[in-house]
Parts: sequence; structure tokens; C-alpha cells
Amino acid sequence: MRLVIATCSVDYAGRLSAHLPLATRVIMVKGDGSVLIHSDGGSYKPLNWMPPPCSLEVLTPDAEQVEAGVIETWKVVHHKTSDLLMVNIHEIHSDHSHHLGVDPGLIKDGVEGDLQKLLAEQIELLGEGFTLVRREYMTAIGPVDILATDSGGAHVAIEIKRRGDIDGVEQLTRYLELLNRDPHLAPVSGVYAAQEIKPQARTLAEDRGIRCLVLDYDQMRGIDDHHQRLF
Amino acid sequence: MRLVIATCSVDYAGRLSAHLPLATRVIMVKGDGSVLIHSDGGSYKPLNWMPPPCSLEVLTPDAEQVEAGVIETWKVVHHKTSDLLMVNIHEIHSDHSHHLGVDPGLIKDGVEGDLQKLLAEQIELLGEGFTLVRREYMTAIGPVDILATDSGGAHVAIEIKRRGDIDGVEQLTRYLELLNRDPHLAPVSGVYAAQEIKPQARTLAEDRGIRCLVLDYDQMRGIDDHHQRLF
DNA sequence: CTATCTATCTCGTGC
DNA sequence: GCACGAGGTAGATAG
Repeated sequence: MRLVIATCSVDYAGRLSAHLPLATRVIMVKGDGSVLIHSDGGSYKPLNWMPPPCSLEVLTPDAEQVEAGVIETWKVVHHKTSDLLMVNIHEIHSDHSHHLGVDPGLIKDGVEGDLQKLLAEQIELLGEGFTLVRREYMTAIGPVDILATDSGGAHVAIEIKRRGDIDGVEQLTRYLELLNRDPHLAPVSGVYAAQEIKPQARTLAEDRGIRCLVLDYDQMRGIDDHHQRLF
Repeated sequence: MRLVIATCSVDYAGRLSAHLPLATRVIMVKGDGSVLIHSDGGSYKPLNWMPPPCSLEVLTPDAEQVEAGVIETWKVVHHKTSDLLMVNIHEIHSDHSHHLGVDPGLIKDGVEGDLQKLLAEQIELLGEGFTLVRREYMTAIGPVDILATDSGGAHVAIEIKRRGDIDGVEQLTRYLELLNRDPHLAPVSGVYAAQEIKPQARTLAEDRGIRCLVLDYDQMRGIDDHHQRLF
């Protein structure tokens, strides 16, 4: 890992062309050769970058470039796509290298899969008498998150999202259409379950006779040691 | 902009929970308070991060944390969502700050809009006798990129993409269906124009009687000073 | 391997 | 302000 603070201009040519005018930025060169160029703002996306696998070559500037103030040019070429990143360096303010070692990686908790697992285990959250048929119930157009039966034995298809947007309602609608054509299953009703349901999505869902259910992930998970550790 | 090389563990609690075990990483603290935690691999996405607006507070570790080897804890809180990032620092290997100034920002070239503009100007690329009717021809389900007429005066709807994927064919098919219901326009044929057309998309398009046209952006733009500067 | 889907997506644009 | 769509999307997972 090499970190360089440099005044530079940058050109990228690949799936599109892009140019960064001369300014002072951070250049991060990772162990695998990948390069990120960050400014002092924005979110995590760099201004410009090159993903691995790629290689970096330092070029000596020609007379014209020297005239323009370039002291060296970094040519970064992607091995597969031949995308090209050219970093024209005018001044290096700082340059440090460090050995970091392999990272053990991120452990995530609370994504859609976790919600689905918990709701399958706690299917009674839907109401008394509900029974799980199965998770990931396969159909011709893809898997329904959860298929269950209500207290009367009628089938219920459940679509789960972390954030209940309008597209999830459309997805569930397509599943319901298909499932209701199956005489073994029909009639199948729908439940849209999410940690947060957008008003638009709720309106559309209820207009189509789909029940909305807001899930409390923390409550479903119970008291969480991991979360407590943070405070 | 502050760059720290540190051995640390990280916890994030917000839209999900995430944990990074103890390891040596780069911590980038930007001028707006945002924090990125990078390892020496992967692409441009950090392992963990906090976007602006947020603020960083340095906490003194309690006895238990000191026992575990923590020398300080950085608590980063997002101002709007209250998302929380806790960085437990065990050892700082390097710590440098630099003033970067405001970045002039990225100039892009070669996106779909540029392609559309060029093809409208060079409508003869479709064949002899083609005439532009208009760009962004509005329909009830959205704008058709380009509407033109062929040498016989029949209408042609053109969908433009940088990368010709299957969804673009679907989009054009919907437009064609709609346009062909309009007696003033029918019959309307379709052209799928892109810098690169995936075999699957080509097969589907041609099966539906949609002509495929591969565009050479560089040639359409003519000799390009900007591009030449790169080599 | 490819296809598909999620994402602490980010980022623009139009309303 | 929020909804919508594209992205040099990246990253994970299933077939």
C-alpha cells in the first residue's frame, strides 16, 4: 500500500473518457496494483480509479510535458479490458509505503437474508395460526421469499425487503399472479414485509390487496450482544 | 485530509451491523469529516466508511478496552441518520495530514447523451436517405432516443446504449409496440445502436426484426485531441 | 464460468 | 425536497 499526496492531472480512457484538471489529491496504490485517486470530499467513490488486475508503469515525460510542469507520468493499464489511466504528476508532497497484510474481511449482519431467516423462524409475527410452508419457494419467474399458510389454511406469499420500495410491490404482484394460476395453491394472498415501507409503496400494495408488515429487526433478533458492544 | 495507518477493529451500526476484526488498515479522514477504511486489496469500495455529513469524536478507552489493547476509539456519527462507526485503534503506524483544497471535479465524455447527440447529427450512419425527425421523441411510456425516417419515408425508432444489453432491446420493443399503434406513424421499425452489442441482445433484437448497429464513438467524434493527449 | 440480484450502493437529473 | 435511472457500478450467490 502506497499513499502519495500529489498535484496531478488525470486522464481515463476506457468505457468512457474522463479528465481531471490539475489539483492536489491523494493517490492510493494498493498491493494488487490497483489505483484510487481521492479528493478531500465526496463519499467513498474515488474521482478516478483502476481496479485489479492492472499494472503501473512510470514514464519519463517528454519535452512538451516537462514544459507543462510534469515530472513523471504513471500509466496504469487494466490487464483484461485495456482500460487506461494516465496520472500526470506535477509535484509530490508526500509519499509513504506500508505493508498491511491480508485483511480478515467484513462480517455483516442484518441484510435481507437475515431478515428472511428470522421471519421464517418467527412466522407467527404474521398473525395467529400462520405456518411456514418454505423459504425460497421456487416459481418459473424466481423464488418467492417465504410461502406460508394462514389460520384458515390459505396460502400467503411474503416478499421481504430491508427498505420497502415500490419495485418490491411489483415483484410480489408478479409472483401472486403466477401463484394464483396454480389450482393447488390458489387463492394466494400477499404480504409485503420490510423494516421500512415507503408511503408510495404502501399505497400501491394496499390498493392491490397486499398487506404491509413493518419488521423490527432488533426485536426479532432479541437482545444482541454484538450491538451492545458498541455502546 | 488525514491519512492514518493503524491496527484497528471496526464496528458499524446503521442500516445493518458490520464488524471488522483486528488488522492493519488505512484510515482516510476527509476534510468534511467523512471516514474511509481501506485494506490493501479489493476495488475502490472501502471495507467500511461513513459519508458526510458526520462528525468524529476521539474517546478515551475504558479499563476493559485498555486491557484488550485499545489506545483510543474514534466515534463517527452521521448527522442525519445517526449511523455509527466505531474505530478501536490498537496501534498507529503512521499519521499524516495535508491540505488539498477544493477539487475542480471530473469531466466525463462518452456517455449515452454524447452518443445520442452525435448520432442525431450523423443520422446518415443508419443508411442513405435517413432523415432525423427528432431526438427524445416523447411517448406515453417515455422518450424514444431518436425518431427518424428511412429513404422510403417510413418511421424508424432508435434506441441508443453504450453497452447493448438485453434490457435495451426490451425497452425498444415496448416503444415499437406503442408507436405502431399510432396510425400516423405506423409502420415503425427499430434500430438498436450501441458501442458494443452483447450476442444475447443481438439475437433477441434480430429475432424481433430489430436492426443492430454498432457505433464507433471515436470515429463519430472525429480525430480527438483529448484522446491523443493520452499517448 | 456466466447470469442474476443486492447494496451502508453513489451520483446525477428532473420534478 | 424526493423519486427515478444509470454506473468505468462492486460484490455475492446460484446455476
